[in-house]
Amino acid sequence: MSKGIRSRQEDYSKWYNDIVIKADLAENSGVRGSMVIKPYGYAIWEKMKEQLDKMFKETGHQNAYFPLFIPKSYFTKEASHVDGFAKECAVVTHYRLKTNEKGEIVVDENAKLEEELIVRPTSETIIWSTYKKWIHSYRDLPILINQWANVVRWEMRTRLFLRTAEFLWQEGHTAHATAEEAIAETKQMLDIYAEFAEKWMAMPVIKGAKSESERFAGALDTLSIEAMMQDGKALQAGTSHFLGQNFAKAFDVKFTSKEGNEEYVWASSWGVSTRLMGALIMAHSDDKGLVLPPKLAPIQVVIVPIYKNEEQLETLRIKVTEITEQLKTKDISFKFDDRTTQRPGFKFAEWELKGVPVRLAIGPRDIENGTIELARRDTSEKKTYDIEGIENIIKDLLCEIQDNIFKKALKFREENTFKADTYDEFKKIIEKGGFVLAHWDGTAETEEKIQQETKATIRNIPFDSPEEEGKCIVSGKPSKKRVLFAKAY
RNA sequence: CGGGGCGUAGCGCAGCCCGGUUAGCGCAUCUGCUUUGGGAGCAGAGGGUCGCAGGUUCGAAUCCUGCCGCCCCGACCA
Repeated sequence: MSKGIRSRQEDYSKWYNDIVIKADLAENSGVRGSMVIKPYGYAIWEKMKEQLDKMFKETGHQNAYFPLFIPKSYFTKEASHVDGFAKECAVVTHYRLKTNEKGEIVVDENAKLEEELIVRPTSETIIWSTYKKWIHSYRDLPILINQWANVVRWEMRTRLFLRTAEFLWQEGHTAHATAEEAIAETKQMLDIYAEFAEKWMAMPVIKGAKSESERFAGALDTLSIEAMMQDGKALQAGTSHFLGQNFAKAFDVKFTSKEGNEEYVWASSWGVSTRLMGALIMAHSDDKGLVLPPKLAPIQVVIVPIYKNEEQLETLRIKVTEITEQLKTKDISFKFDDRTTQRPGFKFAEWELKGVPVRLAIGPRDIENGTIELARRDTSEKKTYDIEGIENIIKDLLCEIQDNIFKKALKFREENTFKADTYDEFKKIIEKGGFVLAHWDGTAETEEKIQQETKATIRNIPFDSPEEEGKCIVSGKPSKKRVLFAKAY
């Protein structure tokens, strides 16, 4: 067991917290429920951002930026949207401070805003109020815009990365001439999220549609990707919504079609957030610390020199430079940890804690033999190789690690996914932890009852769930498809 | 919003019940020497409005009152 990290078995949520803190990803700030994302954590987020941004642009989207503040009147235009968010909004009511008689700085009551401003919990309303000005004809469509931003949701209970009052995310908001096109966009973006989760985060996900009661406030259909964490709970890793004409109607956004008819615009919105950081941590990490997939690791290879004196360190420096030159040619990111203030054992432990996929250790012994010791983070395996050609070995190994941690996560999910045909069976599995595929009668009442009694919710109705005749585990009414249940974050 | 807990050095805590030397301990920090192939050892040093405001008392980290903040459990969570 690593110093300072509690084990997963001992206390899963403390283990998670310890990793976030000790791996230097983020920490709590002086602001309730809001975190400071530290450089190493932010570097991982930047990697995610970079790749997602690329994928968005490859599918024709452009970035733009809309205001942080939303006038209350905009916010209240779409009824179900308000219902969904009203209870967790930060509201700006004044625009000035003053010094009172006691010399304290207080809000100036005379500086009350005519109309309160909502700090965006999501941007549909401000964006659709803008789209009204941009869209007049079918020639103006589609609009394919993404925004990288921060949003605020005043959550009751917060957890680093998983649920914070302020978080970073991207939100795509698209406008289309037809329902079919908007639906296709909604699906396309879910596919992009799934591809990102599986190929980059090495985290298998289940694509599906949310039940009606779990839909986004204002959406006709909400699609999600759901991932299994190591405690068997589900984490919603991304959502893509088909908004129909709800926002177009609320903001009166119409266009003239080719045929000359005036029609409301069709919409989609989709987003992933810094919550993905939480998912990444909980999907792969172990009791020694973080385990990062090579494709998202800010540092893919760390090199630790082992030496007795300055002279030896100098010799190592020269050799290491030769190696790093080779790594550069293969586009491998690295760090030469030549700190003289820490000893090798400390460095080994620290880089394991930080999840660096590959570690090289080189000392006088290796210089003599022309070798280097290589350790991989995912399996803890150590092997000595010839320095000559090490860059090729590492290049291949990084791919292998990426692949291995995905397979490991997939295997874990498969081993913890079950079918239940009776409610008793269902309860037992949920109690233990894991995903359950079960028949459901499609009613909100049954869903509610299951949640009340077991704390499990319908995560989604998986797209790849085969059609089969069955009976709802609670009501016994007929059902055509199994849906995915789990306790969730 | 209900239930519980906590606030003492950068971090983690003891001391409080039962008021009384100069408020301790571990980690971290700094200095020196020895070390360096899996989280170093020894010696020394620095660091405190005891959450805030009142009160009781000869005397308050300790007792009383009020306030503030944070954490955990529950309810809530597109």
